[in-house]
Amino acid sequence: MSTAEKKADNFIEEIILEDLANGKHGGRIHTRFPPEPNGYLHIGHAKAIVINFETAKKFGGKTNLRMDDTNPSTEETLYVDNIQSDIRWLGYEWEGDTRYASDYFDHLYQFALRLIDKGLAYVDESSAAEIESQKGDIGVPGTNSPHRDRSPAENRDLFERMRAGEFPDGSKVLRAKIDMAHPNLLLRDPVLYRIKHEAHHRTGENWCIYPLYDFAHGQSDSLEEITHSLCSLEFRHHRDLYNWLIEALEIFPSRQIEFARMNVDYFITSKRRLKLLVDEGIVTGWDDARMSTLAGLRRKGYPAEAIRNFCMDTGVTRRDSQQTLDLLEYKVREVLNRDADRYMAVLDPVRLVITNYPEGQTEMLETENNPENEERGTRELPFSREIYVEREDYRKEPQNRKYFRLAPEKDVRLKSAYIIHCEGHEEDADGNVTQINCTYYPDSRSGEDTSGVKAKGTLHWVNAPTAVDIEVRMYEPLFTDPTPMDHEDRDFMDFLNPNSLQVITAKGEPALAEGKVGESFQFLRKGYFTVDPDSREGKPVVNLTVGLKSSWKG
RNA sequence: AGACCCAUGGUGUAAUUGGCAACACAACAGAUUUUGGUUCUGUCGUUCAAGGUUCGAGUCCUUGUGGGUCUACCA
Repeated sequence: MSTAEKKADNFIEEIILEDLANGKHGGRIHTRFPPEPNGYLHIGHAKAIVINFETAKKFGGKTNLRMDDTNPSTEETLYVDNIQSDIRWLGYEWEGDTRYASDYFDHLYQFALRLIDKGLAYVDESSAAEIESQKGDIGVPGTNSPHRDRSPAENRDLFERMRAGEFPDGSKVLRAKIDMAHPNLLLRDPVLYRIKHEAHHRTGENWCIYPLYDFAHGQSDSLEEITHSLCSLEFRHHRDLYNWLIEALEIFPSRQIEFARMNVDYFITSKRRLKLLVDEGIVTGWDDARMSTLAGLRRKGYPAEAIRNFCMDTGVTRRDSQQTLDLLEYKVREVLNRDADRYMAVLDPVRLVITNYPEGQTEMLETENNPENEERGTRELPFSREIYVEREDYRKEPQNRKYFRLAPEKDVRLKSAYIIHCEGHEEDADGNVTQINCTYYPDSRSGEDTSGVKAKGTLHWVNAPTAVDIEVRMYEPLFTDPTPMDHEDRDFMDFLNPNSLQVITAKGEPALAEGKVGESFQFLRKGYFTVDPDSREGKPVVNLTVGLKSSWKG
């Protein structure tokens, strides 16, 4: 399909289609993802990444990765590596080398001089507090700085001396000369450069003046000849300045388009607060499986494909959205149902004895690895007189017709094995079930059942003598409220879920002893799980990715 | 208070740009099932309000109402 025949899926693509039709930029589409390397990428960034890369891909364009590193005090090289690997994990490769706004410091400096020479920028020694009060207020015009009308020559001299390091931090700034009465506060002579005698993670001690976001981001877009600069809604007001600078500087006219950020129930996406969770020890790190970071979601077992699908299917709009966890989890199950092999593990084991099965006998039973994908083949399971089943799959009293599990006098199918008849149980002094007793129908073996016995329910089980212990980390959302940040009177920490992590020891079939880190599988009837990096030889550790849906109201 | 942005089922998005409101998730009901999973079927809205333009408005205009953003030498 040629790009001319493509249909717009959202308002950004409509703009692109129009630009393409008008032959703008020779039909070239170039986007960029511009993270600040001062933290880990989270689910919100995933949305921006997907929009930028997928939009460009759809129209045969390219996407740059650019570190927005104009503030030497907050940015670190450590984050650069994590950002790059997270983007690759999500499934995207950017055009050429990773770019850095700091690579353009020389250009930016020249741009500043150009503005000064045109009489569109001036050096101001007003203090931060003075500049703030000059700003005026919403609906109230500001006042001109007393230094606003210096000559270009004087400004140039002062700015060059700023760059040369003659002045201390905070003593002077470079400001654009626009309009102190502008309704958009951002255009009331915004600060373009500040003095910071600080080493930068890439340029070292080369600079003691650093550009601010508004004098770096748009200019970097222009230098890279980005055609469509996609960003989130809160930058709407910056667009006026973005465009003013393009005109004043007479540089490549990138176009900024804003879309709404994506919020997801039970997830927070504030770098500061995410860091707080780590620093306070509420989670084990940035990659804790309860975190909204890509590192956390990956560790929890969320497939990159599911995250991509989620970001794409939730659309691109200009209105704030609050996505449900339901949809994200649906996307995760959708991928895992197709890809994850099935295994049996009992999370809350209770011993079940098949009293008429020969003692000391073990037989091997065949079972399919993935009913959704025959190519995954089969494997063998050991079966004997003593097995483990889920405690919750047993009721002490006989149950009604709608109950398909174990209870006295009930018949139940053991997955890929036999149908058993429940006789009853044994219990301790406190009434806890210590053992379930059953008999089996020898002629009901899976695949060759001639018993004629009908069992409505099928249970998962694990052969007791060969069971392996598995550490299972069961997760719930980190917060008890879907939008913990939306309470004016309460702190988000008030909503921490005390049950967000529960560690249990499960009994698993032998094959589970050798799972590889990051491998996902389904524990039959329970959910999807993935092998955690904390696993050690013979001591598997597994994370709950997402539970299976259940329509049973037991 | 000024400027700007937004408003479609419980939730999130569509609607050939003015022509019978569609899809997904959730929920509920049923069918299939050796996972109470998967799959399949059905049920659940006249588009924030009022006025206007028009043969015809979710779409255009006006006025409201509600929500959001903006006054860092952060990005």
